[in-house]
Amino acid sequence: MSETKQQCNCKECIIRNLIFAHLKTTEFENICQQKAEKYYKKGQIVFEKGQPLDHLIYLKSGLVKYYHQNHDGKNSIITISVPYDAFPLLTIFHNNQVATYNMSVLEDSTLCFIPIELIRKLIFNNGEFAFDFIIKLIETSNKTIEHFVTLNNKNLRGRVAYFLLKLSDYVYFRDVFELPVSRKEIAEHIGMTTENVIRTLSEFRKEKIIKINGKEIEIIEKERLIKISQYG
Amino acid sequence: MSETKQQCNCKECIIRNLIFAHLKTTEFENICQQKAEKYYKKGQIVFEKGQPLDHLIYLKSGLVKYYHQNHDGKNSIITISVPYDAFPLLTIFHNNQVATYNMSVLEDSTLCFIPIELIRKLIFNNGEFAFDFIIKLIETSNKTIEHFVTLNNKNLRGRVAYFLLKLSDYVYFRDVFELPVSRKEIAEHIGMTTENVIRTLSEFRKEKIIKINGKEIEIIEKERLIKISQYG
DNA sequence: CGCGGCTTTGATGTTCATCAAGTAAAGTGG
DNA sequence: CCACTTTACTTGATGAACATCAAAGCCGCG
Repeated sequence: MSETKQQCNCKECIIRNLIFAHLKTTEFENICQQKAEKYYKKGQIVFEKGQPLDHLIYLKSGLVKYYHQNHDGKNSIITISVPYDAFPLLTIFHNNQVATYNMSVLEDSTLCFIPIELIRKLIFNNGEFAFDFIIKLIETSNKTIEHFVTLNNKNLRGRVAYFLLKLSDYVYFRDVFELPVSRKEIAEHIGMTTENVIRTLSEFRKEKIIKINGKEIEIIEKERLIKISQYG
Repeated sequence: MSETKQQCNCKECIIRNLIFAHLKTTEFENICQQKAEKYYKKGQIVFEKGQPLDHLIYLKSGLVKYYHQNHDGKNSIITISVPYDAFPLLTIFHNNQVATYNMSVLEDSTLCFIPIELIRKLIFNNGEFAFDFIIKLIETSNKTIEHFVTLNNKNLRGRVAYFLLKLSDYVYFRDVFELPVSRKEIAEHIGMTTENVIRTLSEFRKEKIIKINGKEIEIIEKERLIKISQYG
């Protein structure tokens, strides 16, 4: 399944700039010793609703999704999360440390597991850390909430355009990229059916706004895509 | 407009159990001296997008809404917030302390204003406070996110049923209550048009699931409403 | 090789937004 | 306090947007 390696190369790890910027050296080394790094293959589930969650699990490399599973089996993808994203902060200390949704891996990924007991102690003992933590929490919450508000005000074309732009601008930082998710998962993330995701992508292709080659997307007319995203 | 009174009757205030449970007496008195209590009339705007936000503003009595304003003038109500609700925590320390959405008052309300500088100091100096703060933040975020995920999976009847049940179970704690919002605002909160909110309410009335008398709603067949909410 | 899941397109039907028009209620100024 | 204006509410008719259903090709995997 997933390989565990205890290793302490955290000094260069970017996460340090994320929420661990203000740790004392001893505190940081402590985190580093107690953390576990695990490698997950595409498609693997990290945790599921109902499961105890006693680690802060953040993404070091790869891509993951957090999703709700509905009673009829349909999924809703809450967010697609890139390395060093703060979303994991929202998953801990919640609901008596039992997961309320699922997390799985979209691309082969390396995850870091930090016992939340350590995080709790840091919050109690290091005010600067606590403050950084709070700032990140507030920002990631507001970003997620805004995602939903934004979607609610868009038609199907607007939603697909918005999604493509998000991948281009915040995940891959280029106009040509491989879709990390299936058409079905796109649908689950932006609230439409798989068929209509496909149809809309085909429309964009016919209108020469994008090129499609299987999972590969090339954005040709970014301006038009932006307009579609804004209007819709 | 709004009347300001500096008063220090906080010792009995329920807010103490919310996030201020673990303050030392001196800390609490400090908060109490520096807070301002303001009275707002129904319809008044507390802050708007773009405005500096240097206070934690929580609701002592009444009812408020937080809402986004779209480019075409349409609103989206993010949440309707009851006294001592933790949602205000999400509004501070964010976006360089500039509001990213609006807040206004649905019923005559008393709001408490605490300088966020005080909150910041507490987070730095009192680990227990910081921890309580974080717990509340995480819970309120997840609750808000779940609201949107839930809505996405419901049809119009399901949404209206869900909204009525929420008012009944979490705001008024009874089956007869006055709607605190217009039909238009209901629409803005659960993502549909005003006409269809009215139509759906009328349907429920004809089906004898609820009684309607202007703003007054009586839930007659709660079981059916729950089923509609779950299915839809 | 064959099965199942993913993708694609077309045809069909339902749900919902929009438009229109009228009534009721609430605020406004003389 | 009353005429006036505006805003909220209501219902019906229409059309557009979208989901659903169906069928077929594609691809990866055991």
